[in-house]
Amino acid sequence: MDSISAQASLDHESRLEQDDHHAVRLWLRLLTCTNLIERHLRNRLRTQFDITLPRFDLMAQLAREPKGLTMGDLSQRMMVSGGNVSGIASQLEAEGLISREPVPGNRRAFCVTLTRAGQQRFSEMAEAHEAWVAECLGHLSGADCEQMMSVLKQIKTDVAGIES
Amino acid sequence: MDSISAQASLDHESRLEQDDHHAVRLWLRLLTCTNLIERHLRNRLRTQFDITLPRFDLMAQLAREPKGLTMGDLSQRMMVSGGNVSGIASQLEAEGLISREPVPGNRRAFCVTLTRAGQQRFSEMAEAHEAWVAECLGHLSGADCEQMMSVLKQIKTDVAGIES
DNA sequence: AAGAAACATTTTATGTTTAAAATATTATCG
DNA sequence: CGATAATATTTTAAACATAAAATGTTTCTT
Repeated sequence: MDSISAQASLDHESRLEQDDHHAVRLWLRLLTCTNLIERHLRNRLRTQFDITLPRFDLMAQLAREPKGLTMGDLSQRMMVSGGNVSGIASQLEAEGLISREPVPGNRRAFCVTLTRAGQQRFSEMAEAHEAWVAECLGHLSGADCEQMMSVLKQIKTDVAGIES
Repeated sequence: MDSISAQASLDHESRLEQDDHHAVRLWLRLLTCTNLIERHLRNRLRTQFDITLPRFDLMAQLAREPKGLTMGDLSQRMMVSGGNVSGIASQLEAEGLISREPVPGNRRAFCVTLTRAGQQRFSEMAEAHEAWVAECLGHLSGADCEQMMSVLKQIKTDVAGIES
């Protein structure tokens, strides 16, 4: 390798390394930001409604589907393991916020829905939750918001395409 | 309230609600994205180096500070509870990757450093980690990357200013 | 119809994370 | 000096998360 192509190669490598560093810096900031907001919301849900984020999350999924969801649906939408959903649902059921009823045509599955008390409780929480999120992210301009949405969507498909 | 100002008020409210919805949508996408990447990195660290993300994180903090950090420093920089750091550090110490030594002038504190084996191990992992992150985020244009960095910085200060 | 495969869920074992209590050390103030 | 507050860490209890095993149900195949 002569000195010119050696130089070119070096430049190429150093630019790649630079890019990698930038990617790591962006990742760390992304992580910090998300954790900050997540912790904030978690704390507020705990202090003001005595509920955890996963439980709130499960109820939010049900609120969007008045007809109810199976445990498997919930697992998939919440992107957590089935055993996890099982435990969280047990607690919510014990508190009377959701109900688990057998599906007529399929004795394997359960249909999970919000009880009336659950709907009531959730709508209060959802309103507060939305305001808290707006406190965190509402100061962005519309353009920034759209830009973020589109970049994040791109990232999402990039990562999904990696297929670990 | 007459009909005109009632109308104005309604519009105002509905625009606010719209903004709140946008904020929530952005938040959910942010969360999904971060979780996706985090899970990806977690899996790779586990399968290829048999280490967890928190342990890697602790070692990364130490790698930046060759003079060592106290448990409290680590807790603060990693933004997790002290008890958490305590547990993670115990495991890493048992594996011989870090060492905990008493600080001469302060019998309360411990100075935690990477052992030689820890430094060696970490440098291998860091290289791989950087490449994995670049896989996830490296496809963004320089402009997108900078834009994201600046918006996230803004969000960080917004959230920090809320003081739950 | 019988056996095998796929599906839906729960249970179990293990590990992570947090908040809060407990322990021990250092600093401060009257 | 001695009580109190602040600091640094560990321990404990509860919630959460996953993977893997167990259970029961449905579907497919021959």
